[in-house]
Amino acid sequence: VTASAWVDWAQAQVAASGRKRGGARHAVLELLGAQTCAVSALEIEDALRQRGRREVSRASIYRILDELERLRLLQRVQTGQAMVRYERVRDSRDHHHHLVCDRCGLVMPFSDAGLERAIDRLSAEVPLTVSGHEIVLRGACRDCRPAAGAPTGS
Amino acid sequence: VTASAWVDWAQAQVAASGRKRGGARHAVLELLGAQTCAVSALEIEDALRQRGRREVSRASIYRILDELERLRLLQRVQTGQAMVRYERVRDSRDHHHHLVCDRCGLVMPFSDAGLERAIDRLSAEVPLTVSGHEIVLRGACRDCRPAAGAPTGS
DNA sequence: TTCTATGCAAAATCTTTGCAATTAG
DNA sequence: CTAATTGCAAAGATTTTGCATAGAA
Repeated sequence: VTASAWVDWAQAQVAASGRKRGGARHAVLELLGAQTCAVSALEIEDALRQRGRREVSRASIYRILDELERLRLLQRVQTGQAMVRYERVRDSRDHHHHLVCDRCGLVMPFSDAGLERAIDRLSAEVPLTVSGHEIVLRGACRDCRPAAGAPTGS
Repeated sequence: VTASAWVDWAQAQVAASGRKRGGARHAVLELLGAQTCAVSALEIEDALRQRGRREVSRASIYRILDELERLRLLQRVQTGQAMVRYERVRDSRDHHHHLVCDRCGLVMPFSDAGLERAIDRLSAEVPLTVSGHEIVLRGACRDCRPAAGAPTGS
């Protein structure tokens, strides 16, 4: 429900910025609107391909993501996985960060009010006019956890 | 002082893992030990070249960084700048995170006990066996700040 | 000697750009 | 018609790998 609302809003923002409607962008927006967490350009390409839709060229995907980021419709998410992920900009109620499994690459969202408070307090103290923040907790997800036994105990 | 201690420790760890001593790795370790914050592979390459030392090949730098990360001597730092940065693993007293200027790319360290407490508390609650975390505050540094006037006030 | 470390160059990955053809307004 | 949009292919940037040589134990 929120997803399609976001897509509509995004379409409106794009139109308002003086752009025309295009099939590739539409497909990308639809896909992004349906995501629950951050995705990369290549994941988008794969997803669109699997949906059997008309092909959307990789270059277009990158251009569109860049454009949507500049329009503040998307935000970049660095998960430490050698490629950029994007997700739609959320309002403060949906603000969240990410858990990343180092083994399987799974990315999950999480949020915590206490953490945000600490960040806000801190933002006023650092020698930087803070415009945003990003937090990633890394570790082993439930499926990957059993793999204990790090060869450390010598 | 702490820097060279780290280099010694790292050399010992490398040796303990059954590796031989090599000039390239030694040069990279020395360089890393002297850094106050995270650096990228290409920055290391440049720095070594400028030091007039014998050339260290780019491939070796990547291999060495990867090896040192697996040995937990280095940790990856994602600053959202399209390349990976590394810095030496520090003890808890030196644990810190990063401020990144979106304009000039400056990276600065910062730390905050309250933030760490929030992270620790949280780590116990998420569906992930947390092994580490990363926090980046983005914004404009002092030199880049004057560029106010965001076109928001409509 | 034997196995590791390194350099060089080619390959792989992710991303960006140039250009011509297509399409929306 | 005019300008934005898209696809394709080539170019860029960063990182990885294959292989032969040099070096440590």
